[in-house]
Amino acid sequence: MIKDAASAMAAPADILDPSGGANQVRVRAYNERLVMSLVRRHGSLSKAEIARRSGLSAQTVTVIMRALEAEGLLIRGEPLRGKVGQPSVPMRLNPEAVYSLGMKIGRRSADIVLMDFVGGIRRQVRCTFPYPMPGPLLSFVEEGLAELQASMSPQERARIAGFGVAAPFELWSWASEVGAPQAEMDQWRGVDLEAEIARRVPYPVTLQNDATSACAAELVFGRGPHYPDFLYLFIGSFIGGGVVLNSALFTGRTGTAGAVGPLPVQGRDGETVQLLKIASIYRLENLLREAGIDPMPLWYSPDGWVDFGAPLQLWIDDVAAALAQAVIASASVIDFAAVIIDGGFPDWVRARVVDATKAAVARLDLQGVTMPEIVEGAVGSHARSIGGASLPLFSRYLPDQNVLFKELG
Amino acid sequence: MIKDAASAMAAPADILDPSGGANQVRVRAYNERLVMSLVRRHGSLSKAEIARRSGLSAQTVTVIMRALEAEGLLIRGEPLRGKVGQPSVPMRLNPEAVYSLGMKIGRRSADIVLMDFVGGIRRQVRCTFPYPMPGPLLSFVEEGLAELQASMSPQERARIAGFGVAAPFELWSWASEVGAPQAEMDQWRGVDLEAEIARRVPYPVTLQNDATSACAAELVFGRGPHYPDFLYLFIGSFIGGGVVLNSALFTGRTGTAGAVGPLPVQGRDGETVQLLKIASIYRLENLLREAGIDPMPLWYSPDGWVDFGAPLQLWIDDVAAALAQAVIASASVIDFAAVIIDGGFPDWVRARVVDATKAAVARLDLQGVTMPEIVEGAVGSHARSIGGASLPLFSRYLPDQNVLFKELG
DNA sequence: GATTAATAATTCAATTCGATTTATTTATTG
DNA sequence: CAATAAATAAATCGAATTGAATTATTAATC
Repeated sequence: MIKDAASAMAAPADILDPSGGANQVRVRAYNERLVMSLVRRHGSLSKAEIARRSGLSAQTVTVIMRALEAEGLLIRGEPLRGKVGQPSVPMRLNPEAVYSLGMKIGRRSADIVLMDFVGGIRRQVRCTFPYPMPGPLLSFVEEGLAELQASMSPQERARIAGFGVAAPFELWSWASEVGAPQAEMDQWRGVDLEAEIARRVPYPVTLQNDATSACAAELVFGRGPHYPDFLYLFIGSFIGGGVVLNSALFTGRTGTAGAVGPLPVQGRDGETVQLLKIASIYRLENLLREAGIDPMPLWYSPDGWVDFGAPLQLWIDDVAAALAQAVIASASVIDFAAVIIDGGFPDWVRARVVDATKAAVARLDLQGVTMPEIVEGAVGSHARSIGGASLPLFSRYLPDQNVLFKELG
Repeated sequence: MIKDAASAMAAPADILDPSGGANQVRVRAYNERLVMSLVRRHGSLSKAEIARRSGLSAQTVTVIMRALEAEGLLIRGEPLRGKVGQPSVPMRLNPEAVYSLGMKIGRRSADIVLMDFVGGIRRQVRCTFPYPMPGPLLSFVEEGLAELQASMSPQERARIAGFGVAAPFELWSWASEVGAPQAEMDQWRGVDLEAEIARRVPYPVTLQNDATSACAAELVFGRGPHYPDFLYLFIGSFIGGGVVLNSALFTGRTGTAGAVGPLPVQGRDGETVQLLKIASIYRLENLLREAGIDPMPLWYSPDGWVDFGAPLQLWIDDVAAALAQAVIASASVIDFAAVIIDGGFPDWVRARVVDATKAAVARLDLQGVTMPEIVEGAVGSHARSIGGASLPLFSRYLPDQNVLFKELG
């Protein structure tokens, strides 16, 4: 005996057990979600097609889809004729089957949206503020929710799956950058936002980081289906992001996976700074102000942007150089198939940021790096509120491998 | 209707479907692996304990464990008395139930080890060379395997689960660093190493990156059970690594997850270089040579190292400064619970590298970073060959959530 | 010290439930 | 009409669960 690897085995006390066992009930729940996600991704699919794509037997798929149709989640389309054999019946999601509410809390505004089962935004309410405060925000939850509910029939209201909230980490930080009095922002410290909202909303409430939520939206409704894994970056007031692995959202142990803000990068002058100092709309605001340009159009709406000229180009170049370093760093840890970039700006800005980032990456040392594809997000500046609204879908309808395992503890 | 997220939905053609459906047979296979991994992690556990930890019913656990005992994989220990109720029967892995073979291919030597079911290294053969070449290496596979087999009874040989190979990516690269003629190294380009070994070995052959394999060893036999996720770094001839997420090895789409070698870091003079230029034993070799010290003891055996004084300290400081940057960068992408550092050096060097890395991290800007714990690996310099031998265990006995899903395509 | 209650581990038997297998029907092309 | 493909009904299979019973032990009480 030369060496015993088992002798390194630790004391039982602090060992962390993996997730729990599986059983049939959970298999069924998982397979139902899988079937729905296949229909969702392809728009519409026949039972036979689902059987082929899932590897499940045709009979199993028949039983599952019949149940989903009976629940009203799936609806049958016109039988497709013109091929050998019995005509196939394409099945698609019933857009009216499930509604969900999504809220985005930003540093200048908050939105609540009503989304249908296929990602259509049916209604939206918004409020703006110089900086977010707990009291007014919770009032907005009550009033906004009431307004959205008023537009729905009782039958429709009964089909609301939940209320998802997309908010930045530590809202009270960055007070100075937001231009808010620190004393006011400190009011946030005592607030359990999820609990306070849950007290005011008669649906299941889910709170998630805003950029992670946007990533979720991109996964379901955007470019997600094209890549098995990707890093998602959303440039808002500050930069944030999310991680998708094996076609599923990976939030990480503390929920901060993809929160690339603190990533160290080298700035224009070679100094090392955190990514969020460069890739943020606040920085653009400051650049505009220095150039004597009114920055307020930045905040009204992404569609209110105009081409601000040189300061905008400077900002894009700096952002791209920083993002390029973030791309390389993340690709050295996880071999992402793609990095998807989006933000609270118009599509034409996004296109320029992505192009500049591609160019900046090409200037770096790529030897040995498994380079991800760098692509624009397809969801756009509303990704955070759409992502918020998709959170209830994740917990109830979208495939999550944890559905298979028992929750422990 | 304000905006339709679903309109971003792509054409069906290039959509990537998630993994397939699940069924009972797979549930059983998964639960069996889960039970075994619980026993493995805790050394020995009673059926009731397993039921509690897995969330499975006592009866289910009874059935599964009875079957595993009948297969000879589990053996019952002495009933534990002294507590209220029927004495519990601790069950543990039968070390002789399964053997596996592991091979490590390095740039100066290759090892083949015979490992038992609990990670004990029963036997080891080694060959050394100035640089690795396909012909001699494959001869070593044949001769080494024959030697190891000769030490086993036919019954034991029948219980060999497989042959796992841990080899660096692109063995033919870095010829100049290895001090090998480029023409000779180019011989590797045409070689399908896995296939060539499979032709010479009568067991299932698995090929995996060497650092990823070492990570696997750390996951099963080292500090892995203490952390739900971690980044693993192994400093050998060059640096490599692996990623563990949700207590499972994550190799990534291309198998290069955790391959941090190309990560850009700032060196001593502020210049940006790839991590592998700094964190490598080759660099230490060069430093020793410059200082007029014979570097050959580096390569004979990790136990052959002596304290080389100033050049070693310089190397450790540089490595630590670079690793610290890699730690921050990776923590900004995934909120790892830990970064585990090991390498092809003695334990006392590992301790100094880890301590220096902790100190270097503390000198960086940590605002907003979810800092992982930085810890020493518990497996040590043999991690790669032990990891190689653990590869067959992963494919046959260790829990892998993919066991639940149908393979598609 | 003997008796009884409580507790815990284990297992048997019956039940449930979902996926698979097998066979059949339906619809269409060539 | 033969071949093909989709859809599904009925029967079967396999694994987990449920509920009850068994066994072995400690703790409390007489």
